[in-house]
Amino acid sequence: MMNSADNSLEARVAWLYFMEGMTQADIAEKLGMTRLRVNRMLVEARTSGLVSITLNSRFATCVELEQSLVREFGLKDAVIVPTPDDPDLVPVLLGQAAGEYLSNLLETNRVRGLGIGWGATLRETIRNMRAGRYPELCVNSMMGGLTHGLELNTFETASSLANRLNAECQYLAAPIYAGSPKSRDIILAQDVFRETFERIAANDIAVLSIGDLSLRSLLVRYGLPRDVTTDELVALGAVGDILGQFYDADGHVIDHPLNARAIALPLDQLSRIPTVVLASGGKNKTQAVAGALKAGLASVVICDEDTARAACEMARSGKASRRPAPSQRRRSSR
Amino acid sequence: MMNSADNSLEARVAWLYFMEGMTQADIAEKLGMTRLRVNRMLVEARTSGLVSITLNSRFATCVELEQSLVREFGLKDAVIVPTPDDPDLVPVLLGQAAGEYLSNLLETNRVRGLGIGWGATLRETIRNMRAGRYPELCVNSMMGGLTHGLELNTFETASSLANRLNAECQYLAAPIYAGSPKSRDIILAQDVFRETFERIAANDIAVLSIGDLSLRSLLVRYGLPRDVTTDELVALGAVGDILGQFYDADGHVIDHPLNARAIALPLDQLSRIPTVVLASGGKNKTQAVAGALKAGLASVVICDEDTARAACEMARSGKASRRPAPSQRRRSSR
DNA sequence: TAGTTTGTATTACATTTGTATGACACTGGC
DNA sequence: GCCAGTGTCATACAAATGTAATACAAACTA
Repeated sequence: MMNSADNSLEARVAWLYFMEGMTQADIAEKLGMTRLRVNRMLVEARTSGLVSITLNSRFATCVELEQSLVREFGLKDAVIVPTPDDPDLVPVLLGQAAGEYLSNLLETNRVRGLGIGWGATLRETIRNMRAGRYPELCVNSMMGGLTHGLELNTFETASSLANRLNAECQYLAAPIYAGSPKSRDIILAQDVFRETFERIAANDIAVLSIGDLSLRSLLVRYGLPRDVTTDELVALGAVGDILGQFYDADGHVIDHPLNARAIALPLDQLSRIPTVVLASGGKNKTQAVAGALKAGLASVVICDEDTARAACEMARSGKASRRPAPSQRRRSSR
Repeated sequence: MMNSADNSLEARVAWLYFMEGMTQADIAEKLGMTRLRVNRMLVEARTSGLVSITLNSRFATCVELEQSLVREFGLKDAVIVPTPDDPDLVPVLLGQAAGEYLSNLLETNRVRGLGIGWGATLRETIRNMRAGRYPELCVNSMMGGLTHGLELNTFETASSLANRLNAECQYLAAPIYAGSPKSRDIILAQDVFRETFERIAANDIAVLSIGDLSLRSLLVRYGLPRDVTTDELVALGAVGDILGQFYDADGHVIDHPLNARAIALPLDQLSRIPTVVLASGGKNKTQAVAGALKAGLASVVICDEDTARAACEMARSGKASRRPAPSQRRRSSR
């Protein structure tokens, strides 16, 4: 799909346009092609992350929020970007920030194992990472893949990152959910998976995102087994998921068999990984982010401003006590 | 001239345009200003280096050339950018590359002293460096300043960089050339200069560029004392200058009193500085770059492709003349 | 072989952008 | 007070860009 000659021409066009400031028509003439083609290549160059535009300036309010997040929740680091008017842009902007952050992390630290999750934000993240050569690095998927639908899968996520970094790649070649907890245990007991899981647990960095329970969630739409509905999960207090495991407003994994069916690194083992980067944002994920913050699931949080502020507030207020309000079984507030 | 409110608005506009992809007219409406004003702020944002555009791809021919430069001339590193059609763009493009390179260098190494030269390329370089906080860093000017003409001076160069990096700044508060060698020695013997020069010689990094002897050279046009002509220098074999000191095709400082009048770090002391980054390009500087390469004045070269190729050829052919065992500074900092 | 897909060329058009113009208000100096 | 200098606004217009409709050629499929 994207061979090197193609890419080289694209780079050439992008160079002439962005660096030398030539006009699209001039480039077309110089290179002997249509202006339209130049135009499309430029669009492609931007969406594929061949060119990246960065601002050398931070917004004061965001910097401030980052600092209070780090302080209050014992994070290693936080990156907050301004919330865009268009909610659809959130993953794109988070991806830019996360990509930049991770690229710097990789360039300044010797990283041997990088585990990655799955989702729209992470796809954007990968698009925005600088290409490089990391022959010693092993990129691996920390969760199983979808069995149907959707071109965006965990396998593709891991391999496209590994590809961009010229790194090794290891897949978790299994579905994301087994048919039952018992079946999950049987699968994981097979020796082909032992080594894989050992490597996953030994990663230096985990790059994950959070899913919510709305219909916007890819996991909800394409990943949930047919025999599980979001209602059951919500009834048990679920506000979001990480690596396919659903947790409540306090960040505790809820007591539902689905969690025991997930083929992924268990959330309670996440803390063993030195650096857990959590990139997620958007209004619909406020509660989920708050839960993750409260439970200390992340060591680095990348989020948009409004969501981070609301989640911070939420996690802060309820930090001391958890109150399930007498007989409230209805699905929690929206 | 550029207060923080102004800058913050500019950042906001740039964010909305480049990150959120809003149209200039929409931004104007949203922020309650004219489209014209938005347009001008965007131009300003780009020229001031607030936004920077980078390509995540390298041209194969350039990478190759970099490698052979490193190998043949014992460099630590080299960065080659494609030569643009418009020669006026060379400093801009070199500045982009050099700015990116230096930013990475600063972010990955603890640097305490950074000395800087003077010129159009270096101004562009500074524009393209990422802002940051380096309270432990001292930026200093490695040469005296012009006494007349031209807004671009060594003082401004050093201070604008220090400003961008939130670092200390130390000037070399002296003219670039004294009236005579003797006068130079007298000036340098004053204790106010001793400390300054010690610090300059103890820098971890020097960021310099090369001047040639054409009328394009700022030093020739504005910096040379009235009693010295380029003809005399050329007659002695001069092909270019570094820090105001002219050298010949072999990179040897020529025997002209002007060199003994320069108030700057002497070129023969340059080798004490662990990392000397030389950013220069353009056809008119081919010989000068060749000389610097041959004499091993630089440890990192940033140049455009055509010039580097020609200079490489030139330096290679006449290399037999002098080049003992390369016990160059090779200590890698990585 | 005929149809189908895919990518490109051609053309046309709407939108966005860059830039020039004259009018107006504000400023500081005389 | 006047005046030059500066910056902004409103308007206009030319250049550049994004997008769509259609047509053509090569590669692929049945």
